Amino acid sequence: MTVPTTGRRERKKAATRQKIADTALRLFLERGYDAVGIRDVASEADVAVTTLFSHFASKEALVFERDGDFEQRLTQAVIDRAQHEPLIPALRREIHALVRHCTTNGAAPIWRLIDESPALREYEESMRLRHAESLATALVAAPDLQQSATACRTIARFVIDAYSLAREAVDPQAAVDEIFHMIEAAWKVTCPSASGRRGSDGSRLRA
Amino acid sequence: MTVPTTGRRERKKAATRQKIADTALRLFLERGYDAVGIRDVASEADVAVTTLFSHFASKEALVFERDGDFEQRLTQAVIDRAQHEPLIPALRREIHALVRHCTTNGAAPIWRLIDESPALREYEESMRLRHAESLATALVAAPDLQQSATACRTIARFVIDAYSLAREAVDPQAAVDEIFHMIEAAWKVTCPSASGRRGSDGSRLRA
DNA sequence: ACCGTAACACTAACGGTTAGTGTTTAGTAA
DNA sequence: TTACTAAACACTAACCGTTAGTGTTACGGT
Repeated sequence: MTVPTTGRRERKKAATRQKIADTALRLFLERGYDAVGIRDVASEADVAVTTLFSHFASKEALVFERDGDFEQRLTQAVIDRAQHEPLIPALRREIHALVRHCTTNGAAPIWRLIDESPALREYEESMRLRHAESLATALVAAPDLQQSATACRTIARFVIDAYSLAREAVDPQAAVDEIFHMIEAAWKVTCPSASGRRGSDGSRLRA
Repeated sequence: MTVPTTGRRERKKAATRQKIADTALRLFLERGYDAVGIRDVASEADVAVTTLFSHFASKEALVFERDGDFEQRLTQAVIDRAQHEPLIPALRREIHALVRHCTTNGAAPIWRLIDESPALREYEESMRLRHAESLATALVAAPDLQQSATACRTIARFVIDAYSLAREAVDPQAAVDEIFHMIEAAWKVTCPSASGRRGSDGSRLRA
């Protein structure tokens, strides 16, 4: 970790990764997800199959190349808050932005791709759960929040649900507001000016 | 559909299905999910691989043989309510029962199996989403509820989240109560004695 | 007794994924 | 420079879940 992002090697590696991802997305959009095999992607990107799998854990991961950003943005929205800035509005703002980003015209073909492939749908669901868990961790760790671990995990799930439900709704932005109205209410009843952190359980999250 | 469950054929089919499921579960518990192949299960149950797949859609489905019950019980809890019996307590009762059922000592090895296999975890997540969708449909259809479709879908998700989170918690029963306290609050803000069904979107659920 | 159909069987393959084994390339230190 | 190390990459061959294609039986309704 002496020099973060220099080095020809790292640049080449990133370039290879990007070339694979771009090629994959292009082929998927051209011919459909199921009609394109891993071997097709590999040969079109001019890499070996094993190389492809050293960059991406699965075929589905090729489509969700930038999912780390999503996770990052949510946890940062919690961490970067000004001290005692209310949590829920901050999260709502972030979800609004993310939903807007996904419902942009340019992103539509990709989401059509996802919606039409059960494998991709399942993968995305699983991703969301990971995001909820890392958001939960951020909430539990936030020094200004006094809620129980269960309450934090619950709110984390609810927030991710809001994203997922809003994306499917006819009017995504309005849906975000409607759902966050509910989330706000759920959050408020967990901190009725009580003394310390209450709760029904310890701090275990899945490993 | 003259006679529902008579007929030797149907009995034989059910017996075959059960034999496959039992054999599979036994082998999985003995040797671990990943260490047992479909071909192992099939030959041990003395059926062809194709027969196995005509009874179960996937390897994971062998483990969640009775998942239809779960879905059924939740939607029934909504439908079978006495007229104007409050929704949330009815759902809480049902989730309490389901969580208790899952955290019984006898069920522990099966859940260990699931927790240790990523494939099974993913499958269960996907199942839960299906359950949430069918619960949402039941809520939208309930004649005594005046909430928007978005609110119904949201509550359905939250209820399923409650189940999932409680199962992971140290004290599952207490977690159910804590989470339902939040759900109750979220539900209440959707019906502040308003006139008709409000909402931000139509009634589309995924096909 | 007869026919339609649903359950079951078998072979062979397809497609994602991985193990095993090398070969090249780039950063590093003598 | 030279030599060393490690990482990226390549190739073959397989494993395993799953499905298509094709029959074969046996039950149930008529």
